[in-house]
Amino acid sequence: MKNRLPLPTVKRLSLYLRAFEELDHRGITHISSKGLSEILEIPDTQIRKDLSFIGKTGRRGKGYPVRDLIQRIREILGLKSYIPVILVGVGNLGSALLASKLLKHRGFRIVGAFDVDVSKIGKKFCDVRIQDDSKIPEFVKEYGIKLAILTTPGEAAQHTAEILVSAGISGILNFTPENLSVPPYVKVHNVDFTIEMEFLNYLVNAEVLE
Amino acid sequence: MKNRLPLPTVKRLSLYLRAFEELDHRGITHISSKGLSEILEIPDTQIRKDLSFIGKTGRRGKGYPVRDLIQRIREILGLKSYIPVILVGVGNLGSALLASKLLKHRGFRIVGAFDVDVSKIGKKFCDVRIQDDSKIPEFVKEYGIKLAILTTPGEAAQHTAEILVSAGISGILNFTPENLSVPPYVKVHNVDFTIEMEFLNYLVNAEVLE
DNA sequence: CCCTGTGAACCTGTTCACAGCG
DNA sequence: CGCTGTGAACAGGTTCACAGGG
Repeated sequence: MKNRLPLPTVKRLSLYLRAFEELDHRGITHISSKGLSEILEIPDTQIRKDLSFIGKTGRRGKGYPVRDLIQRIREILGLKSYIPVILVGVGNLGSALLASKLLKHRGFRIVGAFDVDVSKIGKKFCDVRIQDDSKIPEFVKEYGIKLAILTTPGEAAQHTAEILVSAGISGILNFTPENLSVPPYVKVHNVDFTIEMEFLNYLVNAEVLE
Repeated sequence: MKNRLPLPTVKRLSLYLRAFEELDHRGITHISSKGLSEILEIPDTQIRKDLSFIGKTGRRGKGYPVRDLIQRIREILGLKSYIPVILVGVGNLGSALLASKLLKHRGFRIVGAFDVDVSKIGKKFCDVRIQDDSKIPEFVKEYGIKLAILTTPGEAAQHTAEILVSAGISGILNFTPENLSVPPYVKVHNVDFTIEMEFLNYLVNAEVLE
């Protein structure tokens, strides 16, 4: 796969996927780019361009076949019915993610949870037993885990990331405010709601004084 | 303010702010774009361009004055020592955000929490009393709240958003997977970790089969 | 005629090259 | 000479205009 998709397109494919699943659920078999545009508030021309990247899938005069595209997008995004993931740092946010059905609904299963707090270790939370960080390498290897969710406090983030890297993890979803240093073959994707909040605050203020 | 900043620049300013605060904390008064570049792994030329947007602030041969820039960026982003915010939907994620010190550390104070679950109403969580959704308009007006964090289940999102809009909220940080329909003068910023997870998954897979 | 697919034009943001101040 | 500041070149994505199939 030489021709990478534009990264914004990748994110939109996730949105399309969700919308298609919802439509399929409602028994709708085809939808036009115009129709989808109204649901998602994304320009129809953008939708057509995005979908054209993943192959000629639509039928002129009729729209896009919902079922087919669900399959196609899941394939492109590498989504399977079962993608094992571990979570490190079972604090407030970590617990919330463990309890969330949203990830599970997409095929991501948090199969292991890790923490350094001895008072948590051994307990079960949402059917997942909390283990000590030192168990990470063994667990990752045994279950062939590629992805990790990092929800430790910021101070522990870099150190924990290094454990993950040496355990063989290939992707880290980083919820800490730290800038992780990892080798280039490991992908880090940062999710930082403080920054999103500041961004929203800017949008609201910028609007006023324009 | 006619000339809006590039939005990616706005997000990076948040990162710079954090780094500057950390540097200030460590007693460092000046830093070059090169130095900051190494900390944040953002190209130095990008940093200079971004900082040039907010006014000529650096000193040639010396670097950027840390203290001054903290002030300047906070001003640009509209950050004050106290920005009141409400949170609607005190589930797992809502509770985690209420408990988090990250937002507070940036000046955002969750001063009100709302839910429709009668078993939660009246209880206090992290010093914030949980009230019924019907109290939102009054509360928002009384305290002049502009920003809301939306952490309800998806099904309730649109309806709740409408309550927020009619209460006079100007910005919504939307943690639900729903695409909210709001009037154009209300800003919605979506935070969706399922999409971020799918995005990471794509990055990891795309890397392999390149 | 409705709707997709796509090259071309456009736009926004990033990177480069280098001028110029301390 | 170190480091900022910035116009100019470039790259990546989006939007447009329209060709063409059902």
